[in-house]
Amino acid sequence: MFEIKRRKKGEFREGKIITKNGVIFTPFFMPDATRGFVKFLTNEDLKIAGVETLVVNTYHLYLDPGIELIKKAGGLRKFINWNGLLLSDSGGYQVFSLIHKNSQGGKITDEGVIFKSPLDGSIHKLTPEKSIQIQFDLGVDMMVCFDDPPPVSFSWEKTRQAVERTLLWAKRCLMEYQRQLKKRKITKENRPLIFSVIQGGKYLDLREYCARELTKIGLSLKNEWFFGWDGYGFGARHLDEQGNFMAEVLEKTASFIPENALRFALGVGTPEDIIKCFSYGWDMFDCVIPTREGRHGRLFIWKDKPENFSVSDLLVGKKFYFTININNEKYKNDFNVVDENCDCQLCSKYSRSYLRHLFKSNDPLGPRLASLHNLHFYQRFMRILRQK
RNA sequence: GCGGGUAUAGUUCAAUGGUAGAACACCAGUUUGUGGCACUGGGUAUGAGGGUUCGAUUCCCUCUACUCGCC
Repeated sequence: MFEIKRRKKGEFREGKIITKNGVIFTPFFMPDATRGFVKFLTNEDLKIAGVETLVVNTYHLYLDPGIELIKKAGGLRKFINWNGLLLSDSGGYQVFSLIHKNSQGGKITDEGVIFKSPLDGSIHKLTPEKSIQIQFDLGVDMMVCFDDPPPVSFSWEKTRQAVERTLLWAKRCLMEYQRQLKKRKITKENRPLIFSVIQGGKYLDLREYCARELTKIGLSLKNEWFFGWDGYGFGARHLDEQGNFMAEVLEKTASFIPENALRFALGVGTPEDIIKCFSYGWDMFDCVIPTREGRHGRLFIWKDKPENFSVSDLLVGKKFYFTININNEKYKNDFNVVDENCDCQLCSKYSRSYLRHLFKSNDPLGPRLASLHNLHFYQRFMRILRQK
C-alpha cells in the first residue's frame, strides 16, 4: 500500500510506500541491478549507501539464470539475499531495443514478442501475461506492465501504433495481475504494486491520450482491493534525438496522471534531469548513470558540504556538484581525497592518485569504489529533495 | 677471438628507392527502464656516422647495442 500527499508548503509531492519488506518515502532513486546484482557491489555496500530499492529486469533474469532456478532458490529476494525492496522492469524495453537495433533479433505482433536470445540464439516468446507471471515468480514489491517503447525518432503514426499496443497490453497485464493474485492467494496487504507505462514519444497529444486511456483501463478493472493503477511510468527515452531533455513532455505527462498514483520516471537520469522531473511531480527514478559512469571512471563530486544545499538550491538549478574523470593524467599526483565532502568508503580512505592507479591497473577495486561513491552521491542528493 | 642475425611508436611486430601501418600502452571524450574491462577520437617511430642517388627507413661501408652459434 502507499499514500501520496502534498507538502503544506512548497507544493512538492511526498509519498510513502509500505510493503511487507519495508517502508520508503518518495522521491527516491533506485540503482539498476538488472541481472540481480549491482555490478561490483555487495548488498552491504548498497545498504550503507542508503539504497532501499533495487530495479531488476524480467527479460535478463528470464534468460539467465532462468525463472525455474530463481523459484528453486525460493524467489529472487532469497536468491540474491536482498532484504530491501525490489521493483522489476517488465522487459519491454530490452526486447524492443534488441529488435529495433537489429531486425533479425525478433518479431513483434499484438500477441507478444518472439525474439532470439543473444546468449545462445534460442527462440523465446514474451507476452504481457508471461511477463506478469514471471514478475510474480520473482516475488517483487513493485512490477511494471509489458509495453512497446517506440524510439524517439518514430513518426507520429508509428508512435501511435506503439501507444495502442501498449494500451492493449496494459489491459492484459492488469487482468493477468488480478488472476495471479487470486491464484497465489496473495492478501491485500501483501500484493505487489503494479505500474502501467505511458508511451507517446515526443508527441504530447499521444502522451495525454495514453495516460487517459490507461487510467480508464485501471478504473474499469477496479474491485474491493484495487482502485486503479498504483503507479504510472514515463516510457521510452526522455531525451530527444539531439540528446536534450524533453522538459515539456515530462512536465505535461506528469499532469496527465491521477494525483494519488505513484509516478515513475523510468531511466531518469542525470542529477539535473531527476531534479527537474521531481519539480514536475515525478516520484521515482532509476538509472545506470551512477554505476556505469563510476565503472568507467567518472565521479560526481560535491561542490560544498551536502548539508549546505537546500531543496530550493537544487530546484533553482544551483550547481551543487561537478564531475571528474579519474583516468585523467592530472590526478596522477593528486593525493587529495576523492571528495572531501563525502563520507563513503572511498572518500574517507583513499586518494585520487590511488584511485587512478586502481583504474590504470584494471583492478576491480577501482570500479567498485567509484560505483559506491556515485551511489552515495545520488542517495545523498535525493535526501535533500526529501528534505530529510 | 671467429662466424651469422637483428636494429622502425612506450612495447611487440608490419611495410616501402618518393605520404611509414596495426595491436596493446598512453592522452582525451562519450555513457540516461545496464554496455562487467564498453564505445569514439588523438599524439608519438626508421640506433649513430658516412657513401651511392634528384630523392635512402629501404642499397653499400664503418661504428654501436642486442642476439644466436663455434672455439
